[in-house]
Amino acid sequence: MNVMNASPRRKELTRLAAQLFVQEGFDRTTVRMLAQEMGIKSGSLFHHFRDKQEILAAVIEEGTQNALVIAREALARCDSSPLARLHAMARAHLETLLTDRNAHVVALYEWRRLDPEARAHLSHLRDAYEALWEEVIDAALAEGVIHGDRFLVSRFVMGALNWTVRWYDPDGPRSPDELADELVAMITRTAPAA
Amino acid sequence: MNVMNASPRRKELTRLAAQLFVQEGFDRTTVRMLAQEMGIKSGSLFHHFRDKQEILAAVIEEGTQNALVIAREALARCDSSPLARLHAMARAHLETLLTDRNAHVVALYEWRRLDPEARAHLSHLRDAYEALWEEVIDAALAEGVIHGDRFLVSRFVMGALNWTVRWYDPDGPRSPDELADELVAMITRTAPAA
DNA sequence: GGGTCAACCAAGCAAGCGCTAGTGTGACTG
DNA sequence: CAGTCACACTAGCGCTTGCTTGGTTGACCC
Repeated sequence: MNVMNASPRRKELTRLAAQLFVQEGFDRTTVRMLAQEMGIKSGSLFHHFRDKQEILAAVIEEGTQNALVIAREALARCDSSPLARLHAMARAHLETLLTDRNAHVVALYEWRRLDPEARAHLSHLRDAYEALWEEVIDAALAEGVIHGDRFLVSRFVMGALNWTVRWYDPDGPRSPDELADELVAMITRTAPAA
Repeated sequence: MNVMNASPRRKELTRLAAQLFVQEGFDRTTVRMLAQEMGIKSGSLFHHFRDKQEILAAVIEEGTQNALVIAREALARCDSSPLARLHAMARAHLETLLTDRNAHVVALYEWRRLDPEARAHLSHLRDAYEALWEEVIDAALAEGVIHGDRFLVSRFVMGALNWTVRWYDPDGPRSPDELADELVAMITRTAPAA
């Protein structure tokens, strides 16, 4: 058994688990597959994690934590113009989503598999992240950079961005930043890119 | 055993399966759960479907087929103005997504669980549907109703729309049509709604 | 140099899984 | 009224699942 510590070993295992969860999905990933990927036997897994659920929670927590940090840094780094902040936020979102991809795909698509306690705990993290978005969107609305219903706009934008993990090809011609800029251009009525 | 017919019994079973797949996810839905929901024993299930995979394929085929029909009707019903067609398509998409919700959530989130043959077969259906979208978006781009990269715009729009299944509350204040109109307004640079 | 501790292993249990085999119906059909 | 058919049942096989148990190893510590 083990406390909920963040030993380096555990961090590494979490990273590997994220990869497998993305490849196979949480339910199809067996503890034996996880163990093999980690170079240990299945029983040893339960020294690091109480049960399979806890591995999932660790993956999602890690990913969301990172997203928060990156978004906050990006916001801190840019001036207070609503348009600039919108750009920064979109870029940060895609950067996280497409570089630290695994953890985020898991967070987006395996959320339902969390047990109620883990979900409650992680909800707070997610809410904190979404609060950043709403703040930026509120400012953009207030200044007339974008228009529409506050709630709907943020949902639509999040949808468009999160959906990228389903089709984006990192080896393709477009960088995450280009994607972000194109999306912002699409909704801000400024002159089109290109 | 059974051929790939579309007996009414099978259709009803497919509908029930869709509901369970949404509630529990494909992997967590056991054949015994399916059978119980259908009021039969688990063995009897395999009279209607060759295996569990085939149930999934049936659910997705049904849903995509419906989406195609609804979208085509909606397009046929409206004039040839690109903006009108954009509205019609968005409305149709959300109507399908939010009324025939179960089948579509399965199609969106359990696609990976299909075996290669089923996936190949259903890809054609999906491509046909997406072709409708690209056609409408091309026309809107050509007429300057929207701006940006053809590929990116359609992906972003699909993302925003498909994401609705994760937050939309049918008992809430907004109708699917309002959602569709708000999204179109957001990307078309016309005067904002409300 | 005995004690501690994280990390790992071998072995396996109980439960649940998808699916099969063989059989029994009652409703149509020639 | 024999034959066929869709539909359902009982019973269970063979396998995989998450997880447990009891024990071993090697690095560090006073």
